[in-house]
Amino acid sequence: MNLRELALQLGLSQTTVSRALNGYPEVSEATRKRVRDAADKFSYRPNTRAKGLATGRSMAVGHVIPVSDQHEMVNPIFADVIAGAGEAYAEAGYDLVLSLVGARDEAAFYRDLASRGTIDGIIVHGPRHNDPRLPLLKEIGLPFLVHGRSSLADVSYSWVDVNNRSAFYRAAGLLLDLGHRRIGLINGLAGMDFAVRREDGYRRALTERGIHVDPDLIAEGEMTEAHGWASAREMLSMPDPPTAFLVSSIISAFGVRRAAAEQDIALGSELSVVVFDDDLSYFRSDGGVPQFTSVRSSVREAGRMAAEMLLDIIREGSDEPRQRLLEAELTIGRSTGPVPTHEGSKTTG
Amino acid sequence: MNLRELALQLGLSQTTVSRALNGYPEVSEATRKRVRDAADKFSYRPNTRAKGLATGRSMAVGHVIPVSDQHEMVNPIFADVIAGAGEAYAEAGYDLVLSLVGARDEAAFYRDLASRGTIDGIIVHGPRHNDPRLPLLKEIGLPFLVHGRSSLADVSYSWVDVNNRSAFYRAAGLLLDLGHRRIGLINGLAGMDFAVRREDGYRRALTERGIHVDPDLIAEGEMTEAHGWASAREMLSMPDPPTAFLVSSIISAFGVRRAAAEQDIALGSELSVVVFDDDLSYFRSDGGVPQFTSVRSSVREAGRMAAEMLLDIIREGSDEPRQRLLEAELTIGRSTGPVPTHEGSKTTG
DNA sequence: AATGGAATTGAAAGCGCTTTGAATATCATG
DNA sequence: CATGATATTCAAAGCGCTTTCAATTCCATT
Repeated sequence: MNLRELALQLGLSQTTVSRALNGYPEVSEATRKRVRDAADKFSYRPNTRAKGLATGRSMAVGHVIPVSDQHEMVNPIFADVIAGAGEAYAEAGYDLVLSLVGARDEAAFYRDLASRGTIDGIIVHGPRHNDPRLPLLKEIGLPFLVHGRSSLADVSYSWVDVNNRSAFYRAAGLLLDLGHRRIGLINGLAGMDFAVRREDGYRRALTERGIHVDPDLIAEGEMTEAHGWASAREMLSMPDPPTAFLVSSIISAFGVRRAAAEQDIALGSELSVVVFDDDLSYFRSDGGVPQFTSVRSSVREAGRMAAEMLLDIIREGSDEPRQRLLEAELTIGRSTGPVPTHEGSKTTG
Repeated sequence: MNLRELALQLGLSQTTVSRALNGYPEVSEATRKRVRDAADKFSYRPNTRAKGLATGRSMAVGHVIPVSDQHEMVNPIFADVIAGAGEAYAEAGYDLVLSLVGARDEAAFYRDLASRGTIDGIIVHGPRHNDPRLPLLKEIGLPFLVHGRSSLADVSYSWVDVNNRSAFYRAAGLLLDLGHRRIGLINGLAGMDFAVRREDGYRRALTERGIHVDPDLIAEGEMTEAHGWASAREMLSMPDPPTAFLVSSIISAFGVRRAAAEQDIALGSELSVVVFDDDLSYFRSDGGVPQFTSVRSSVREAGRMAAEMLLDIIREGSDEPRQRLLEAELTIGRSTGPVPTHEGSKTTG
């Protein structure tokens, strides 16, 4: 059933039927009702493509997930970000077009997407420190919004981000207050903007208290369980091991917990851990004192905001950038405690 | 730059240009080259919507992720499934339209998707035991393929699935061979088809060896870390606790590991664990003897297969169903061992 | 009854592409 | 040199919608 057939059924012109369904004012309430009822009865849905062709809008938003050519990994946080964004799209009647693209051919891909007119706007995921995608998108002229930020990129653009620097500054501060002086940082992939900012916050907190930043206590990598495990294991076997860790992801934190368990080191007393918690649904602690002390910010909420802001931008057509900085919430869990005294220290093995 | 303008530039008709670019044979090689070069030069990309309107195909595939109304959770395995599928689409020039839909209004949603013509086919995720979506989609007439299966659904349909029953049958068999008699099953959400099949396999293995299936040793729920932890904790505090667990997800297995650690129970010796490992990229053990003994099957590979099969179905237009059953790989890791003898048992707390 | 404005409705063009059916150019052949 | 086959090219219709501009209807006024 298409518009022509429906109009025929009703003995009306396509014009009137179209107007009635799209809520134009110049159609009488009587006919509008008649049209709506008929549309319901025949369960008529306007063809997306035809509508898009006529209006010039596609009513779709693109999400581009960068896939690092080396590891080909997909970070599970994207699932939650997209779930949040999806809610916004569903409410607004937009579709979500998802693409996973290797960094190699990203530029061409964005140009394609824009000139084929598949989408009306785009959400950029996983921005790197000085991300070439932003000037590119600016040049292409496609409305976009970044989940995260890209320092050094000297273009103005819209973004939603959590205050990573302050989150790690505060988290480090907490550990310092507890007396920790050797604090390991198990961070995300070098070059990712969030990782750079987190390290910044960590460094600032230490430096402000006159503590030397030991490069051996900083690990970077894809935030897998194995990465957390390997990094913690290595640092814990140093002659002067850290008494605390700052971990960029709850998934890596599981690995840290495993490393600690293997060496019979008790979390919370012998070793403190603060994690950055994206509040992923599958890793939420339900009720009670949480497992891990954390700086938490729901990535799903961020996804929702990002989508809503992008839709605003698309609708208003204005190009003045919008930005939203979220503050993470510092929650004390069971994984932190005062630095262990020397007599309390134990032999490993 | 659109087709008309390009044709104008070339002094050719739209017809010829269109044919040249789409590889029709009735265009001379000389003009084809001329057209291709010009298209390159002006970086012309045909408008998706116009093309779709003209051809009747949208060159897009839908993925519908069911969001349970109660928990609003998004399983991280979807990220990997979709990554796999995404590869296939990228190669074939298809777009991927992602929707997250609450079970409540799913029927309406599918009908919409079909009649609006947004997509040419659909991948069904997370099928339940007797999933109403399958007959519905059959009725609608939209090509679809299920990742997983739905027993009892008395329609024939295409699917890609891992042999869950055999995987758990074998996993349970392994534990039984090791002398375990009290084996806990920490399964996925009741009603999900995979969970039903896994329980089947577990039951069959036990029953065949004349072992009573204790309903108290079966836990079901969303496969979170917390679920694994809570279920293991509860079972381990039973008067006659299990000496081994079969766990439906590596994420829940982390929770099991936590519960064991809390009670100072050593994995592999005092407690055995076999997990179903979807080979998620963020939870892969890299090299060496894996953490967990597992039955493993890459969900990403499955996603890729699902996409490829659906594209075949769409292209061929035949409606005879295709099916692909994958066998999981049983890999011995460090989490399993012979059942502990009684003298070796320890006091808890 | 004639008039003009407001309220409704409709015909037709256009969005950018594919594809049918017709037209033209090219060429080997008798 | 005409002829028919073959290789190329093109004009125009059509995909299903929106939207401009024009037409019609309806009323309150004069």
